[in-house]
Amino acid sequence: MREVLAQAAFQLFLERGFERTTVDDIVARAGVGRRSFFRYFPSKEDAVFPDHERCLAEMTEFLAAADDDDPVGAVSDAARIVLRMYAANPEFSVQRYRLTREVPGLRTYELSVVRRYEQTLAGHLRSRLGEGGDGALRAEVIAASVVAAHNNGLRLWLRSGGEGDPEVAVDHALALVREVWGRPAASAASTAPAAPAVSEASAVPFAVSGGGDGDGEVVVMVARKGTPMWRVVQQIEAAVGEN
Amino acid sequence: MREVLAQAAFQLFLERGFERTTVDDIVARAGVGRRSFFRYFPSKEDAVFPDHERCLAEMTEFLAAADDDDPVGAVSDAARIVLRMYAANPEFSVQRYRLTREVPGLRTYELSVVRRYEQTLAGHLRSRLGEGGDGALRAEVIAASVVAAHNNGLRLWLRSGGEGDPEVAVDHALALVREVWGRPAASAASTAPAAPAVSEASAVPFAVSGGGDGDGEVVVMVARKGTPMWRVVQQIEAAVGEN
DNA sequence: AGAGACTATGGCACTCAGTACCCTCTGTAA
DNA sequence: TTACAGAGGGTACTGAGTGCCATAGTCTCT
Repeated sequence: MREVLAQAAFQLFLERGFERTTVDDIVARAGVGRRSFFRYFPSKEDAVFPDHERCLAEMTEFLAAADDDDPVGAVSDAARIVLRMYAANPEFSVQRYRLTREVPGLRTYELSVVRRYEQTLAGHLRSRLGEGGDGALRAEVIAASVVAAHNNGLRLWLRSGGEGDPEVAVDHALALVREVWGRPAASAASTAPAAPAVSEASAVPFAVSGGGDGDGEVVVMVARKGTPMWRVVQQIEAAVGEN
Repeated sequence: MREVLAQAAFQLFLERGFERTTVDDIVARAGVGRRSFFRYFPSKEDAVFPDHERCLAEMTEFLAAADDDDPVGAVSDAARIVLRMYAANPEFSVQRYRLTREVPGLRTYELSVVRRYEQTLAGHLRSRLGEGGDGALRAEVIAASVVAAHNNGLRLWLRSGGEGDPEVAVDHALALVREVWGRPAASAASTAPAAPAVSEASAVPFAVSGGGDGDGEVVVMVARKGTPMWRVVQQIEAAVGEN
């Protein structure tokens, strides 16, 4: 039943477009009652991505069983699970890609799906990199990098019409990420310079209000380089500010 | 009018929750017609993020005027524009953050906004890194990293209740990204944290660094009267600041 | 001043997604 | 047979978003 609905929906979306297809159209073609549609798909958009829920579960399961000593490799492999789901049905994936490109609502929905993958990856990385210090930060940045790399390779393949093997492009993209992030299993101590520490010496900045005739439009601010920021702001506010 | 509607909407969202507030409730409180709401906000969700459109325009403008020889620095600075928009209204930002956390619809909407920022950054990087080879891939991964780092720092600040200066956390997060990606004018060799690239000029308010060779002593800042303070500070920092 | 144009706003009616509630049908157990 | 459970169907409702038109204020040109 779920399958019947998904297929009827997808056919109609390709024929008339997503927005000009109503749920009534879908259930009419599928020959079922309107209420049944919402029993199987919480929203119209869900019918376009009927397999992501299962894929997400698969990814979670994979990561739970993953080895501990190469978290970046693990999340890269986890991303490949998604890729393989797309590669399993090239023509469907390509058609869906084209559909999704054209319909803002579907793009947004897809974003929320991608976000869930990303959070799953980030959660795994966080647990392996440690919460403290920059662990959470690194986890999120690496997860975002992996997802971006994966999506770049995937889109390349989708735009090409689904010809050939998408794994090569994605492997290449993921290799770039791995090259950059290495294997940060133990090297969580590489610290960045502590504080930006804006400025040092000061010379008095001075501000000149532009036109003298009431509706001056321009403020010219002149200051030495290295002037403390608060000092600059103070001067600017005095000149620009009434608001 | 837009302001009135946004305020009425936000009040009601805080009082009754987003989903239990209808557009009719909003326009009733604002004392305007229902049709007017949709003239100013294409959807109910937009009323929660009334300033992102303008901020996105600022970012685009900033990047268009950005220097060419430090694209990673440029997109990092561009991300700080968003941060300053949040920092300009701490209590509003924190309340909105809490609201957004609780409402799936708003989370999804926010994702689509973040995605537009990310694509703006990626577009800039792509144009500077070159389309060919891995240019596009690098652009997207770096953009995703910058966004993730920015969001990590921002969320830290939001979760803390908006106390203190969010810039420190975000600067730290962005420093991590910069440390990893360096100045990818060339290959992927992991360079040391890049030198602090002083940016020069930009559009609406524009700052001009005095010296030709890096040790210029004077900065001239010109801005229209009424320019938002955070924008001014951002320009000054770009010209005067360390980091 | 007055005609015409343009803009901002309000009001009405409509489509359609999504939900609540209740119905029927069918198969199974007692 | 009744009792029950679970899958599906039907109806009516809420509420977001859109299209169309009417009205009021403003600006311009004559």
